[in-house]
Amino acid sequence: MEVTAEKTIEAADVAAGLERLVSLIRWLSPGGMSLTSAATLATLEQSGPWRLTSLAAREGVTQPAMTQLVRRLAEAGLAERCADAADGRVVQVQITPAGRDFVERRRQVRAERLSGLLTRLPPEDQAALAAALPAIRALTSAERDGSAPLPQA
Amino acid sequence: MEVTAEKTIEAADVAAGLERLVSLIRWLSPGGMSLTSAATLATLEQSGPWRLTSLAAREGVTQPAMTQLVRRLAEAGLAERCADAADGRVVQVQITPAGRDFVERRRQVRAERLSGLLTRLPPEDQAALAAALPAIRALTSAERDGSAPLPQA
DNA sequence: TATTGTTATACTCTATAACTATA
DNA sequence: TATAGTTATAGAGTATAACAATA
Repeated sequence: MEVTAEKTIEAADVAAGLERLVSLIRWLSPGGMSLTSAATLATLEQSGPWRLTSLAAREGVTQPAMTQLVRRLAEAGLAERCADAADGRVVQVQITPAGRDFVERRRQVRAERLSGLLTRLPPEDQAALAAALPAIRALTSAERDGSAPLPQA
Repeated sequence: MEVTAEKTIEAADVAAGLERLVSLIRWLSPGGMSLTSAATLATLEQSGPWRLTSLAAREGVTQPAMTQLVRRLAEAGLAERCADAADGRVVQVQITPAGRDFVERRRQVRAERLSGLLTRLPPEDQAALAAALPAIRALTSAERDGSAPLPQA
């Protein structure tokens, strides 16, 4: 009972925290690619090949938008499309070695910029962040089935 | 020495964790407003009035882009522009009561969707996230002076 | 007939460059 | 002359609707 109440409160607090992370992430991120494209590439790097439709649902964009996004990534040589042997309709998308390099370079730039902010935090905050990293990974890796984001609201 | 090494590693890990949060945030967020607009409104809600140029730097967009963004927020009644008594060139931007309501509603929707994911995490991950919230708030509230994001890279 | 993905079109949002106004 | 902000224009990126292909 109390557990449920605590979790509800926590969800609201986490939601409030997530909100302003967008500003921080944009500030940390090098230009030249949209946040959506970068996030998609990171998903491909960490979770292996994806079907185009699943990837669109995962990233919270429409199927046509993902078609275009993948086309841009492919033109840049960062990802590639592969046919599915079992189902002729399906398009598999996977990252290329150049894509991995790109993700890695981008991550380094972010890390450098972030480093300056982190060192100004009190040690206990730094420790709390480090301790929460596995949880953040688990949260971003969790399946997001069922309720897709509503188109309008 | 070792401390420095540990911090560098931590920054890279945090940077990798941040990357995929964009997917999660987009998936959690109701449509109808860009992530940038929502993040800007959240900044105004939590940090009070901002000068237009400072706000643009803060959110990682150009000054003309922020002019347009604020115009859209003002047209929607969510923010308002005020003159600065001390300097006739300056435009102050602040959130309206309707803007606060909007932020709150949006936060609730995110919290509901997030709740389903959180309850599927192991208790220790939930606890770690809750413990890291003050650190996340500190990180997103920290000043981001000096090195603005590069235009191209 | 249902599902997977693409194409067509219009709209939102952003950046660069050129400009106005105040200091 | 420098700074704060706006306007003009072009381009990137996205959604909706209509379509083609495979199951």
